[in-house]
Amino acid sequence: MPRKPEYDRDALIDLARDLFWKRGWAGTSLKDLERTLNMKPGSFYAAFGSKAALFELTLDRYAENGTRRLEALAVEHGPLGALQSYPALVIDASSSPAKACMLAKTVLELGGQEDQLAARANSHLSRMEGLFAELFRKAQAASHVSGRYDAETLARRYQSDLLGLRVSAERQNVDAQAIAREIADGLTRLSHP
Amino acid sequence: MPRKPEYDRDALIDLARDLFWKRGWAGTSLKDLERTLNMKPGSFYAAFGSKAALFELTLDRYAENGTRRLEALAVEHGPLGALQSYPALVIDASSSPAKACMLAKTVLELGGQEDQLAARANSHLSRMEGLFAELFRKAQAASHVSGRYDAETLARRYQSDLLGLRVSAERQNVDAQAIAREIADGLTRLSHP
DNA sequence: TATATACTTGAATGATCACTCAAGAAAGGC
DNA sequence: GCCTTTCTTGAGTGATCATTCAAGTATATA
Repeated sequence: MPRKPEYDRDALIDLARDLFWKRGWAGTSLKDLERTLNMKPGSFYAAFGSKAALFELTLDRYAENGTRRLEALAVEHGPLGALQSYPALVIDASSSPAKACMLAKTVLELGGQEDQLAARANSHLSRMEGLFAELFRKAQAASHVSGRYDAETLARRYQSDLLGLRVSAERQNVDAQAIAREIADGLTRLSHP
Repeated sequence: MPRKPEYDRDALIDLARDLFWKRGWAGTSLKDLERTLNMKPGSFYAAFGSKAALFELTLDRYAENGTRRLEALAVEHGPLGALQSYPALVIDASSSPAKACMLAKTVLELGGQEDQLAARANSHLSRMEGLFAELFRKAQAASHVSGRYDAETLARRYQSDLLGLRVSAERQNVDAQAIAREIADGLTRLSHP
């Protein structure tokens, strides 16, 4: 009996994520969203409720996408291979609106005022770190990484290195791919005592 | 003949820097600045010209302060010792309004739209990297770091690690001091072959 | 003490912010 | 064709944005 919406909700969330990713929370106005999503304010609020609610959706989608890509790498190259190829992949910005991590950008922008969006970004980062740790444990089980390291410690450092890489990739005149290679090389050296 | 201003310009710039550092460019309104600097709009614009002009001043002061602290460390602990103690120092946030680097935050917030404030932050980061390289060269001259490494390459990686550390320090539930220790330990391993 | 020279004040500017809502348009079931 | 239900439209909300400026106040020199 009713009328169907004209938009593809999933595609809209992707568009919004790319916009928020590039310009940040405060840097993205509702007018920007209206233009990019091709929606009038009324439709926007009927569909998403608020700017913050949509941002939350994009944060979740961003994180889910990241884990999905890493898990795909693990299937293809094994746990250590995935951890080694992920850095280069993540700053290869063809098709990606920014090189820095959207979760990190959110924490930096909103973390100071204890915003709940920052808290959510933070928890996504922690889940990511957990996935890194799991891959390190699997690499240890396969004897590709020495057992004398603590997987959580390795994951914490790997996450930090990745965040640094992705900030560096946002700078001008920095060869971020070279840094990505160094991070991958560093993991190779974990194989033996 | 004239009347003297009631404010201490230097102190005001410090206050503004701390506010911008914590909340970022868009997150800091003129009302915030008026409150923190205890100035009415007229005085503010007479003194600084615009929000952007003041931000530029705070960016310069932030960068100058960073190089000064690192150079002081070098005098006290030598080039390698300075590079090793800098990471822990920089995330020891007692007295500092945020742990992440203000220059990095600015690049992340404004880098996408080719803002000139982001460009200035970027060039400050490059100057910092140059100082890191100089310290690595001195450490090599003193045989504390092996000569088979390229100082610029070491500096680029060090800068990236530092940026990652400082983003990590902004997160919840992350032992950033542990990461700082790992970075310092990593430098020790550069001494031989 | 008079005057020139700042500096300080705060109301007002137009623009933009996120958001609301009443009215109209489209699609199903009868 | 009619009615119900949902979606779309876009003008309008009050708040806040950075900025301006005319009027008032204080100081130093003459």
